Amino acid sequence: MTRKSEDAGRSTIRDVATRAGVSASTVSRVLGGAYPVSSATRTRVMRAVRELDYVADARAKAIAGVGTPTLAFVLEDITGPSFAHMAHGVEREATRLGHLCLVCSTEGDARHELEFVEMMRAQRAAAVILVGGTADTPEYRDRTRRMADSLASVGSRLVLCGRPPLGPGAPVTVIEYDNEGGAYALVAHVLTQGHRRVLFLGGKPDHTTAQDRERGYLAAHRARGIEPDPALLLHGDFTRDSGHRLMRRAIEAGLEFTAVVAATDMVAAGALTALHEAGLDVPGDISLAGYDDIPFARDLHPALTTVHVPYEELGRLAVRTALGRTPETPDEHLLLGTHVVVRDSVGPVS
Amino acid sequence: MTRKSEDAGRSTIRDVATRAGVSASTVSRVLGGAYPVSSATRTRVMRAVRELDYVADARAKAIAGVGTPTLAFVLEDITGPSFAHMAHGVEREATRLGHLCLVCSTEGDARHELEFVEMMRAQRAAAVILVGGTADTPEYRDRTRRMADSLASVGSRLVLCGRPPLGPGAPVTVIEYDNEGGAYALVAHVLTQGHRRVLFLGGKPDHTTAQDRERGYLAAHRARGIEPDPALLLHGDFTRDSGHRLMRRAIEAGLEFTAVVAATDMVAAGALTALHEAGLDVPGDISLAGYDDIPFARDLHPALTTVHVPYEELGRLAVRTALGRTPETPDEHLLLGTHVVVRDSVGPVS
DNA sequence: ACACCGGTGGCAACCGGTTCCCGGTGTGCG
DNA sequence: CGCACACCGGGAACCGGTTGCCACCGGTGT
Repeated sequence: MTRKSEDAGRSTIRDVATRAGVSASTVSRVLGGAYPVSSATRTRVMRAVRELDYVADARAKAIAGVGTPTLAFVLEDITGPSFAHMAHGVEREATRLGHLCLVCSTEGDARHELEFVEMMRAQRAAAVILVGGTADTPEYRDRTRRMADSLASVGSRLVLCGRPPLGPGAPVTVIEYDNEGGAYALVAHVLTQGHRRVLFLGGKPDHTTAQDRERGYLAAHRARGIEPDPALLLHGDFTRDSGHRLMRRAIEAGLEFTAVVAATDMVAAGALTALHEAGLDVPGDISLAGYDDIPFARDLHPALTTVHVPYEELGRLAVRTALGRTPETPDEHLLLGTHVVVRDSVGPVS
Repeated sequence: MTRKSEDAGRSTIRDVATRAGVSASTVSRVLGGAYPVSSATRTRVMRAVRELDYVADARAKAIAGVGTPTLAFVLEDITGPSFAHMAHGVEREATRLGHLCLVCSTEGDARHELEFVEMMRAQRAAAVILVGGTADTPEYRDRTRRMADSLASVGSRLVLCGRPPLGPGAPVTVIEYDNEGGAYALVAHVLTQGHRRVLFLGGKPDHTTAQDRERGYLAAHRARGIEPDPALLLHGDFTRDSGHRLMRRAIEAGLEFTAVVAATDMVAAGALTALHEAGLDVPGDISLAGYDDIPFARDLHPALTTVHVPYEELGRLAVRTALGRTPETPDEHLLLGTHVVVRDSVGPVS
């Protein structure tokens, strides 16, 4: 009955100690490094460790105050390209800084969000990052404020990433990017091409990201003395299906417009397909612009004019500012810039 | 000097006990639920909990054996749409089953993968899921086998998701999807349209996913008695840029072909753009097909014919089989089917 | 030869929980 | 009125680590 290695693993530091003929403290010290241990002892301990294939239990270390810190991020759906890029930035920076990284999709449900934050509080996560816009209601501010406080009470930090800030005094770090400014620049570009009736394919009416972009749309019009026609403001959500549906309906309804600005590239993609299905040429008949500059934007035909958002950088910055702060650091509020990238999908009005 | 709530939080179960005038065990019991506690005591304890805004430390619970189990998944880059969908499936199913979910991007570096697995072993994760193809070398099998064993020794399970199985006897669960079969069906569809010279835009030459799809490509040819021209097999990686570059080069080199099959939709997207740039019509001049059926495939113009892979289901299944097993369960190896979805990008040969 | 000293390593307390085991009530019934 | 038995709650051990404190070791200086 030879059995390879000692039974099943799951060995504790005491097993190692016994096998090496020393005490648990000595093992801990050998493994910990910064303590004088005679080289003979060290060798014996290391051999026992190897033979048992021992790894210290990270949870036990954590509770003893010497663990790998952990960081959580919460988003609606990792499947959305811009979320994915933020997530990627967060994850990279977190592991670079030696943190573990937890994810949670809320599927847009605020209850899930709350539950998850509570779990993270129990985990004593160093920070939890909420990414993505939301409805900015008093209820939102209140709920989020409460999350921030409860996290702060266990020493974790709440970070809002691309999400509306709370009032002053909330223990929160917020990193945003300029939705209104980006939309303003984009729509200005479209108007410069001579378009006067530009359809806006928005997101959920109460979603801050959607609202901000819509605000930019309006501001760009007014800056040129054009009063936008409310009939040109359509609402849906941020999916390609929404863009497709909205666009088809607008065409069927005989709405008049020479250009379309979509709230996201996904929406634009759906809209483009609907345009094609209707036999319309882009940008010959209709110009089209998106928002987000997801990698695919350049593979649409025509390549999509859009506004670039530094999503990955956003994620990285979020963790860096969240972790690099001391209790005395003032709460931060960063706003990243965006810029429009001109491709082929918007042309002069015909 | 009134201070709101008791100082900073970070309260322990003993703080709660003191405040409620009971012992820590009692607090644990009322919080735990399944133990008879008088309602008076329960009320006092609950009040103390509320006043202190107490949440039990999850790490401490974990070490005591009653924690939220944790599950990890490791992928190359969350930014790739198919990875994102798998990740989504994994995450959803894991939280549905009450697990925490850790994420790690390896950026394709096997060292990172190893480090991460080691961390997860320390975390005593219930399972770690490795997703995505890789080079199937003896070194890979050996390394992976070792990871599997070392995870098994602390009671966690290794799951390979869309990644080549190890030899028999390794404590591993593997869930794959049929790359070869899918490619076979897809290429058969293309050949049925009369194409005889179909270019294959592959991935890394030693990457299993790429290889399997290539194998399907070859098999479909041979099944019709066509000996494929090796010059039509190009290699790159799975990015849109790779597809773009390869396609452009093939055109510039004057390679003859009437159809293109790309190893992924991303590659196809890049290729499509290159085709357009060269003034070629799809599918009028050249037919094009992809693989993966990412949501965007239908928004390319023409809508991309591709093969659908149930990525999200794959992820869900991976966690379900990984978690739903007892030590006696035999190691599983599941193979999910795929099917081609016909859209507009492949037509009859001109 | 003896005191002193620095290098080692063990004991025990602690991190924040859970749970076994036991003893003190209160109540019901004979 | 007394006894047995629920019911309820406290003490202490334990989960798997870390670390402060102290004793013991041998070597060196006088």
